Amino acid sequence: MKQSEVKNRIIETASYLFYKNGYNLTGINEIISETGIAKATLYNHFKSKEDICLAYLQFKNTSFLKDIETYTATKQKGKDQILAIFDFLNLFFMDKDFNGCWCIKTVSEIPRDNDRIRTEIQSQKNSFIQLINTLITANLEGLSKTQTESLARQIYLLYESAVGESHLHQADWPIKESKNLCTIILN
Amino acid sequence: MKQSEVKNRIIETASYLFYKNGYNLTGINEIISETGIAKATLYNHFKSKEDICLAYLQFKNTSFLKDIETYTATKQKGKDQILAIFDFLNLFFMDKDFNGCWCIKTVSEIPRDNDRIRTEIQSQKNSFIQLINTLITANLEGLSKTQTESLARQIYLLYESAVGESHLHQADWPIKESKNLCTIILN
DNA sequence: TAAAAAGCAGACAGACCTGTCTACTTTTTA
DNA sequence: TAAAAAGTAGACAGGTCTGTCTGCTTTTTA
Repeated sequence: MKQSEVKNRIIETASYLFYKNGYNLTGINEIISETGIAKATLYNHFKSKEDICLAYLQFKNTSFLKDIETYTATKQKGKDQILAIFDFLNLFFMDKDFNGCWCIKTVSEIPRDNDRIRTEIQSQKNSFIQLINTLITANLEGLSKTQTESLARQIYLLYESAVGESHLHQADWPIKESKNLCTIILN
Repeated sequence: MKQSEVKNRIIETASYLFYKNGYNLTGINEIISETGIAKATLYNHFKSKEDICLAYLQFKNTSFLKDIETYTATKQKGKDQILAIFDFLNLFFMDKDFNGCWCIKTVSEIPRDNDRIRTEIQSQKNSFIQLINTLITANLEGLSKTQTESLARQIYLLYESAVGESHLHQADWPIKESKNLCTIILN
């Protein structure tokens, strides 16, 4: 097996476990036994558990941005393409492995002063706001830069609560209500 | 010291530590040394750490519901009284001890199958939705029961993302944008 | 084909954790 | 005022955790 393949398998396994059971409740021993590698091998690829955490966050975010961009691109241009992010979320919600937002989960588990992880998470959220911004620019006309930015943030807020609350209540009404609200502000 | 006073001091200390540093990262030893009591005393009042967690959640929620009800009651009747929940949140946000939503934090830390804590948290959120529902009924006329319930859920979603995102970004724009959005749907 | 790199299993150090227990002292209550 | 209740300090059991290290084997590379 190529070296990079081992590393990828570690990231995939760790991501699955971190997301499912939480960062602090997932041990290094569980990661190695699930990946089927030796402990020394893991520490050959990652300096510490925190480094694996960062790789996990990046892995999740990269997949997410790619998938949501692909999904929205399949929709008709216009408001539908913006609203599609809630349909995307609905698919995500129905997945058996859905467990809410990995950023919120992780930020709740790390000490307050862990700037490395906190910075990564903030930057991921800013990328997502940027993605929404781009969606708006491509699909709505006649908005100023300031208006677009404000709208992007509002849609972002709706999306985030839809993720968190659908998970907490284990129901899809937060996604529906968020999408409804989004429809209103797009008019 | 009265027995109930000791119990209250345990709850207050544990709440402070759980909220600040997280549930899993706060040990029983830290709670007892901070409270200034013996370990046997703590276990005389609580069967387990999980029981302290439930008391913490209830303590936070009781204070929150009382405080937000008191705060909104000081505002003029009408839409302002509903929008006041975002002003209340802004005060909460500016507090040096602000650390986001205790429910989301806790739910992120416990195992998936802990129904005792999960149920408590869902019930707290439902109480809050009910509070918003009551606020709407008292301050807006001409809405059907269904319309009121839908509006309450939407305002709830806005409030929740305002809490979570102001904490994550360590900025107040999520509170401002959520309030703006709330103003729109109240018209 | 030989050296270097990467893998393996698992022991170990050192630190944490929760919850129990002992032995003793202070406070409350009847 | 005596019994009961509640407090004290802290040892201990039995488990967890991360990260290091040893000794050996397999794979890759030059």
